[in-house]
Amino acid sequence: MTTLGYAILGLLSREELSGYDLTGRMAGRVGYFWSARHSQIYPELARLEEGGHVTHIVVEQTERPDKKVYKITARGLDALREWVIQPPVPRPIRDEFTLKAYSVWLADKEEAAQLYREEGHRHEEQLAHYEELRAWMQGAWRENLTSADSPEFATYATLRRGIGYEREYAEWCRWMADSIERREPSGEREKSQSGKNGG
Amino acid sequence: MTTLGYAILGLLSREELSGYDLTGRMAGRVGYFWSARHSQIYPELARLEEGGHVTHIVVEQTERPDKKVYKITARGLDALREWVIQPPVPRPIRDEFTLKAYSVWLADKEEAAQLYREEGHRHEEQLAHYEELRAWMQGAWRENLTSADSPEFATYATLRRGIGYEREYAEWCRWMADSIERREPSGEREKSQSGKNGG
DNA sequence: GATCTTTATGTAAATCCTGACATATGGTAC
DNA sequence: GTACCATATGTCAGGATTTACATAAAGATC
Repeated sequence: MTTLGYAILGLLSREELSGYDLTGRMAGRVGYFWSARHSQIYPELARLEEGGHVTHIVVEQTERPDKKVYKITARGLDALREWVIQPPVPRPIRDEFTLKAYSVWLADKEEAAQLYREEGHRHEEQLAHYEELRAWMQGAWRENLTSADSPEFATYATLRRGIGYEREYAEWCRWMADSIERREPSGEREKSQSGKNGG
Repeated sequence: MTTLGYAILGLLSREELSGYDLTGRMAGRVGYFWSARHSQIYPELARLEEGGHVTHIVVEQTERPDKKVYKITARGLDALREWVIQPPVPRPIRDEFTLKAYSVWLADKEEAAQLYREEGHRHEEQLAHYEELRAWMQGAWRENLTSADSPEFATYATLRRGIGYEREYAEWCRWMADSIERREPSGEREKSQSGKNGG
């Protein structure tokens, strides 16, 4: 079973969805840390069905094409539950932008500083979007957010990760731009950068 | 030209290396945010040479097999310089562990809490390793670290990113474990989590 | 003498993923 | 009526990446 398979099962464990619906979800929600195009999703659904992890029914629609609505099976839910608590297989992080930083010494300083300012802004925008979602979730799901066995908690958890990721990235971009421009790096939460775990 | 090609050029812009040397470097240094196996590196070197971005000479060795030492060309350096200041093509982040969090509500709480504690420890260990490197760099490269046109600065920059990434990840894992165990989340730098950019 | 490790360079099969191609329904805009 | 858009489901070619296969020199260990 592939990671994409589990990503799909993760969505189907919450609601019944068509391949088209799944394609939409894979560009949002889960999609913050996993994504796939429909060209990958449809074949994967066929494989999942072959393996008995999902089933589908055809739903006829007026005013739009018929669709196949997929449902997770008991077997699929078992597989998902098992996968969730397996320690991750170590996979390398791939980040082309950070890789570029490794060769930034070759670049024109003005152009480089601008590049990091712009990338920083992109991460700040993403962060702002996540923060809005967080505010909405805290309003709408107040009770559920503290119970770790609710899907709402799980959704909130991945969002938390997204927020931390984007904030850290934006901060680093600011530090890069400031350093390249030979300014005192801004923000100066540099205390937490000194010494392992702040010690 | 592929990202791997630029990763290799980034290393060759600093020193002449064999395919074997590059394989080692791709598991460290740059490798924190990009990596490749030798089976990918050797064919890529051939492609880079075909494109005139690198050249090689055969160095005969006693006591070990001969090797091909690669050198970046002016053309290769130009290509690298151009790539470095190009805004990144948006690529999705893939993180299987965070994806698991999306389905954590299905898991046994004790098992889940332990999973996040352990993963947190792994990131803390990586962080400690990075902090050691940082301390060493600050001692050995004191002068160079402030000049953005030195390779030392660029190395330090990617390390900074690694430190921020691991610290944030470790913190999130702690928060996850605490939340699953229904404790008051530890660390409580939660102030910075409230409101966009702390506002 | 056999096996293991490090250095050193390659190839091949399989999988993962993207981007393009392909088709069909029905509504809206021009 | 023509073009475009959202819905809906698929296939296919190619590139990126991993795992395994393959070879070879020389030293260390048993």
